Amino acid sequence: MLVIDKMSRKPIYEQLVEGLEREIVTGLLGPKAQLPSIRELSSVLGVNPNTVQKALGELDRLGVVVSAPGRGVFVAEDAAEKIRERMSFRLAEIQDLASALAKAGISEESVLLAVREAYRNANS
Amino acid sequence: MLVIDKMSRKPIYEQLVEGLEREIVTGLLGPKAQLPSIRELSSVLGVNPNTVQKALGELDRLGVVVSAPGRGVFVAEDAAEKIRERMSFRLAEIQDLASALAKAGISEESVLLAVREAYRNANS
DNA sequence: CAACTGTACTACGATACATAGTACAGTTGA
DNA sequence: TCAACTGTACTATGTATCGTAGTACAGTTG
Repeated sequence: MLVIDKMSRKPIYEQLVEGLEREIVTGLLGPKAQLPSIRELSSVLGVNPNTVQKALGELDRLGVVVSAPGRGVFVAEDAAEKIRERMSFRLAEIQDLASALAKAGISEESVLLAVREAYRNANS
Repeated sequence: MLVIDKMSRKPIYEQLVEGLEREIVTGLLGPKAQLPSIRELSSVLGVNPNTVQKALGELDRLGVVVSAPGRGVFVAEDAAEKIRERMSFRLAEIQDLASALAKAGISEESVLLAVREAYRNANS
């Protein structure tokens, strides 16, 4: 489940965004599903409501989620596609990292191996 | 050459550390080579001397560089090895990213392709 | 109408980052 | 010897981000 690491360098609201995206993309939260309320997410995760609000606001801005004031927050029908589209830019991050490793003399094989292992473990 | 992007999310001193490491690992700065002085690096790169000092202090702490007060800063003899050792942990970063892409439904092939391309372009 | 929903504020504290300026001690070469 | 360089160590200031706390308000629902 969604776990928040308050000690991480990554801001909590970013962890929330990525965590919720992961739950959506894995089908744990289907299209049109209602998310727990901001106040509930806040208390369950031990995070300030404002921080949750910021994360949900971001997801709303991205079209991953639809806010209905007074009713709740719901997963957008095309949420998974929206997320997938945006994921592509992470390929560039991987490429940058791989480039750095290449210039540092790390073998291409070890990097390819790492990627394959990540995909092997992705179904667990 | 070493370029600093002041608009980047990555702190300037980190960019300096990585940039200098890259110059060392590519042989542009050989073992025992003297680095430009802090004040010169500062003026050339348009960065505050304290920021350069912080980056060089980090490299010194890592054993990549040796400071000689009054004389200058020099590339450690085993700098390249030190850097390579430390690079391994970046494999974990790649693995994390790949894992996220895997769960988002991005094909393994596209990730492997990105890595291969990075290595193909590494010699340019 | 009570109890929920999202939303929008202000305020405060902590931290990281960068810059500015000053000072001091060691080294070097003229 | 001394001027000009070197790294180092401070203090101070400003800015931005992040997280938390608290309050308020309007829409929705049973």
